[in-house]
Amino acid sequence: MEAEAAKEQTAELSRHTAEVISAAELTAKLAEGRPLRIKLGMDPTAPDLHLGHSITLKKLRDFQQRGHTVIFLVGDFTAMIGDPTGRSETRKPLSPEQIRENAATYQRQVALILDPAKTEVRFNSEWMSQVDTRKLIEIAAKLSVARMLERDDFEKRLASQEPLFLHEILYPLIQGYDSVALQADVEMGGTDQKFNMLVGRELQRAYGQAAQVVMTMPLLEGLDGVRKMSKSYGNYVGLTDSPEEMFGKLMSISDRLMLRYFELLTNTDEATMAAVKSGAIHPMEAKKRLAGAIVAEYHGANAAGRAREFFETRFQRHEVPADIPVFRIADEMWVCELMKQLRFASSTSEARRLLNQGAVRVDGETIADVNFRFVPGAHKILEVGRRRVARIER
RNA sequence: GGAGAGGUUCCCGAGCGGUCAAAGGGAGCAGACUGUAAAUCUGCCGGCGAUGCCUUCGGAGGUUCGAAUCCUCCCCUCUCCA
Repeated sequence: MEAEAAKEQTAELSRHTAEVISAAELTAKLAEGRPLRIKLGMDPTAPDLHLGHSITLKKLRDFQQRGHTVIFLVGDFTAMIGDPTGRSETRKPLSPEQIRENAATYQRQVALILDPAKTEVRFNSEWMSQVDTRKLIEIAAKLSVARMLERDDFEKRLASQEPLFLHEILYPLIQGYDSVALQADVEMGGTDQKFNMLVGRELQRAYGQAAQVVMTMPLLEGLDGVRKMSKSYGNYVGLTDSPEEMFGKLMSISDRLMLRYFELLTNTDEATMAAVKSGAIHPMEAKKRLAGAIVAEYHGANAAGRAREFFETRFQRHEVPADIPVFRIADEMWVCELMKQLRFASSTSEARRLLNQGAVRVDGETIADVNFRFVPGAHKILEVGRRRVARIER
């Protein structure tokens, strides 16, 4: 490839990234004209991909469309050992079955964005389970302790007298060695992965390979607008969420966050962005467009239209749409029990609380009686809070 | 190996013999307001068909009418010394 073209591609591929280390190296690799090996690592712990992942996945798709190979690396070996972050002591190692299951789910969901034909799926147990102590020490000898402790969260934990375990220090090493084993040309990850990916560069050099280019992608804030989007924080929009769910979740974000989502998740043109920013488009309308655009991406334009319709009916006109989940019960049932079965309440106590707070409506009527019995046929619609609705039939 | 500090409910963090299902804050949920926005106000926030019962304060024993609080042993984390 010509130098000019390579340069241009570098610019295109760098769009919407947080950082590229380094652009010049990427240009050089592109100029070689061969399919590059782009690595993305994932822990097979929480199998639901969400919009936060989509930013990275779409970037990978850009590479695929230019003929490069995406290597989707499942960190099954690391997951078997257990806790990678040190945050939760309780996280138990996953069983091989769980890992296989999660990996399969990942592959299925990744296919929503990536071309499966150009995606190589690998597991790091493939080489890591071969690494014996001697080999591990050999790898560990490539990096100094001081260098390892430079990682900001390690630094912070030491400073705040929180525990830091030896195996945690080993994690960047293993992740870096994965790049060596895969001979990765580029590694992509969230900005929180920067350190680990840089370790990959150092190890590759130590093993006589060309250092991978590191591309960090911006971390998407979750629905709360504060913490990064993550399944464990419950602040995520899953790629497999239903159109209504997606739309509804996106409508609940703050105006501030909306701008960020527009930027990171859509290809909205400059003029529209300006109109959104200035308020020329009413924030609510803007948010509906955002939600619609995202839903359309995963479910198609028709579904997006229906989701918008559903939202407007349900939440703005406070009507009960025809198209709501139907639940069947054979006989009359205590509301608390029914709420539990519908997962509208996590426990009887929770259900009682909701009743007491006036959050429960049957056919539009607020129910305060904790002993209320739901009679299918005579009663039809159960609503709990603003978001939970179901039609109950016999 | 030695000396000290500490482990409390989702998180932070008070409590240090009864009035403790455990202050306060955060998160979360619900109600009001609204654009399912922000801000604000109010309430809830272990479980159980419940004006009572059961399980929680690192673990196991013990003292006591009664323990998150006292004693013993154990486990774990942090700091300093080696």
